[in-house]
Amino acid sequence: LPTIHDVARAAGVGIGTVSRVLNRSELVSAATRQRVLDAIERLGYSPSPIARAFGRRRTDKLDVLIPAYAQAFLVEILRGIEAALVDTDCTLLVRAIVDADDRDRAFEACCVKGRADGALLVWMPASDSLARRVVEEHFPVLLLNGSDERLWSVGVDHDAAAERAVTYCMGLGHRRIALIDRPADPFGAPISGICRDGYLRALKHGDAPVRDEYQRIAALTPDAGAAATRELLQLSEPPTAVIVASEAQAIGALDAARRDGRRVPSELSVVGYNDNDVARFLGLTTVSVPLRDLGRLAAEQLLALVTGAQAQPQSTYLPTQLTVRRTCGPPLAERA
Amino acid sequence: LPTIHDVARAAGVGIGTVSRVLNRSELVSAATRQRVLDAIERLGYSPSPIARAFGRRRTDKLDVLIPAYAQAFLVEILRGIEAALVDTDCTLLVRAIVDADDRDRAFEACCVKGRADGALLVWMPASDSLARRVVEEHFPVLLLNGSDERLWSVGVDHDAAAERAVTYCMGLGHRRIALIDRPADPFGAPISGICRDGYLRALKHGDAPVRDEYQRIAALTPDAGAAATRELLQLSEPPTAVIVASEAQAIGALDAARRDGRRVPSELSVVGYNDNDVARFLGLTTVSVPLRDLGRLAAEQLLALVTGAQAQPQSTYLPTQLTVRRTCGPPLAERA
DNA sequence: TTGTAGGCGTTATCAG
DNA sequence: CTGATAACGCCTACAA
Repeated sequence: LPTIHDVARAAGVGIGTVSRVLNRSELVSAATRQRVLDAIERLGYSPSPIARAFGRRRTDKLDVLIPAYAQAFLVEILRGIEAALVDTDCTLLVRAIVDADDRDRAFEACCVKGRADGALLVWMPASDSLARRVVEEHFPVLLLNGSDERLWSVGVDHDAAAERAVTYCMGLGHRRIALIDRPADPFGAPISGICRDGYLRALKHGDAPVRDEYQRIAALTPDAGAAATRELLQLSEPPTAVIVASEAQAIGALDAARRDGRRVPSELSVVGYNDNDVARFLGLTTVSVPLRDLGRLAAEQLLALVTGAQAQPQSTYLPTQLTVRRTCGPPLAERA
Repeated sequence: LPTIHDVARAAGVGIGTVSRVLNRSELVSAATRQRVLDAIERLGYSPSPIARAFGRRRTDKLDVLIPAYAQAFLVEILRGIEAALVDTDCTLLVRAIVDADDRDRAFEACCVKGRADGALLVWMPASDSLARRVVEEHFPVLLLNGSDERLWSVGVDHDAAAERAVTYCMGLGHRRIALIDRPADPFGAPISGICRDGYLRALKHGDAPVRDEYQRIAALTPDAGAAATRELLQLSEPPTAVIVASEAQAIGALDAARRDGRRVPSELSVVGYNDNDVARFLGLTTVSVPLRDLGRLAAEQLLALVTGAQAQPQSTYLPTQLTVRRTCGPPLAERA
C-alpha cells in the first residue's frame, strides 16, 4: 500500500506538499498540485485514516448511543444524523443499548478520549457520573431528547405536545381523557413519564376532571398499550379519548378498543405519537415528532461542539405538530 | 492525559512491560504486573485507542452497511451483531444506506484499508466492482442475507421458507395461492423477488395452478402491500391465500382484506415474514427469520475472517420457522 | 511556495 | 522476564 512518501517521490515533491494537497491548503501552486494529484491517481493512494487520526489527534467519529427499541423511529433519527454528516468525513460509531448495565458500560467507554470526537445520547438520560465527567473533561456530549442542565440537548417539548393533543380532544367535546405515557427513562423504573405535566396542564386549563386512574405508564409495545387500554375501558367511567405516547402502544390501543367492541373514534378517540408509515396507513391521528430533523440538528450541534469552542450548555426544542387523521372524533354521548 | 510513558515511570518499569500488561501477555511477573496495574489505577490511565490502532495496524472496528428501511428488523440484526461483539473491544461503524448512490459511495469507502477491519453488508447485494476489489485486496467482507459466489455470506433460504409457507397453505386446502414478494435488490429495480422460486416449486409440487397474476413484487410498506392485495382480490379468480414477504406489507394486506370485506383467515389467509411484536400482536402467521442469530453469526464469521486466514468463501444458511398464529385457515369454499 | 525534521502513543523486536 | 529502540504514516511547525 502506497504511503504519502511514495506519492511525494513519484511527484518529485516533499511529503509536506502532498499533505497540503490532501488537506486542500491554498499554499500550493496549481502546477504542483496537479502533479501530486496525478501521482495519487497513478498510485491509487489514499491516506490511512488511522495515521491521519493519530497525527491530527482527532478521530472524525461520533459515538451514537441509542436504545435498542426494535422500532422504526430509531432509524429515522439515524437518517437525520447521517444527513448532517453528508459531505463531512465524519462517521458514526453506533451502539444500540439494551439495558441499564449496557448503558452504563457504554457511558464509561464513550468519553474515553480518542475513541470518538463526541457522543450523542439518543432518547436516554445521562447518568450523573457521566454528566460530571463530561463537564470536567470538556468532552462534547449532546442529548437528543433528554435534558440535563449541565449538558447540551436537542429535543421536543413532550409536555407541549401532550397539552395540544388534550386540548384538541377537549375541542372535540371530550372531557374524560386518559394518558398512556412512556417511561422517561427507558432503562429505569417506569416511575415518571414524558408528557404527564402537559396532559395535566391542559386538563386543568379546560376544567376537565383529573383522575389518577386515567394516567398510565406503559412499555413501548403493542401488548403493553393494549393492556393499559383494556384497563382504562374497564373503569366504571371509562375515558372517551386517550393520548398514547408511542406508535407501538397506539396500535395496541386501537386493537384493544376494537376487541372490546368500541368503535374508533366514535366510542374511543386515540391520539398516537411519532409518525411512521404504519401510523399513516392506519389513519392514526398523531403528534408528529420531527425525528429526522431532530437527528440532523443534534448532529449539527454536536459537530459544532467538537470543532468550535464550548459555550454554555444550551437546550433547543423543535416544534411538534398534530396530524389529524381518522382516530379522533366527537364523543358519541356526553354522560357527564 | 497520562501516556504509557507516565505509567512506566510511575511504576519504575519500561514501557514494554506496561504494554505487555495491557495486552495480557504472560511474560510478566506477578509482582511487576501488580505494580503496573497500581500505577495505571493511580494515574487514571487508559491507552489511546488511536495510537493503539496505529501501532497495531488494526482498528477494531467493523463497517456495517445497512439499508435505511425504517423498520424494526434492522435493529434486531444490529442487536445480534452486537451480541457477538460483547467482550470484544470491537465497535461498529454503522452506515444506513438510503439509495443506490449512497450505497455505491459507501462501497467505495468501506474497504479502504484503515477505516475498519472488515465490512458487513446487510440485506443488499454487493456491486460487481466491490466484489472484485474485495477479492483482489483480500479485504474481509461478509454478506448478511445476500449471496455472491466470490464472497462470504450468511443468510436464510428464502425459497425454502416460501416453499414451506405455500405447502402449509396447501395443507390447509388452499389451491389459489398468491405471492407478494419483496425486491431482491432494495436499491435496484423491482425486477426479481427473493422467494419466487420456492413459491413456484411448492405450487408445482402440489399440482396447484401457477399464474403470473398471482405473483407480485411490492415495496416494503403497508401501502404497497395493501395495493398489491387489492389487485389480487379484484381478480376474477382471487387467491384464497397470500404469502407476503415482509411484516410491513402484511399489515397492509390484512387491512386491504378487511376493507374489502374479506374475513381473515376464512376468506383470505395471510402468511407474513419476519416476526416482530406487531406481528405477534396481530396474530399474524409468519415465517420467522432468526434475525438476531443472523446478526450474531455474521459478526462471528466476519471476526474470524478478520483475525484468521481467508479460506474459500462460504455460504451459511440458517433455518427459518413457520410460526402458526391466527391469519391462516382452511379456505371457506372450494370452487375449483 | 516548498522541503525537512520532529512528534504523536502505541506495538513489536531484539538484546540482555 | 525486562528494557531500549525502531517502526507506524501522517500532520505541523519552521526553515529555506
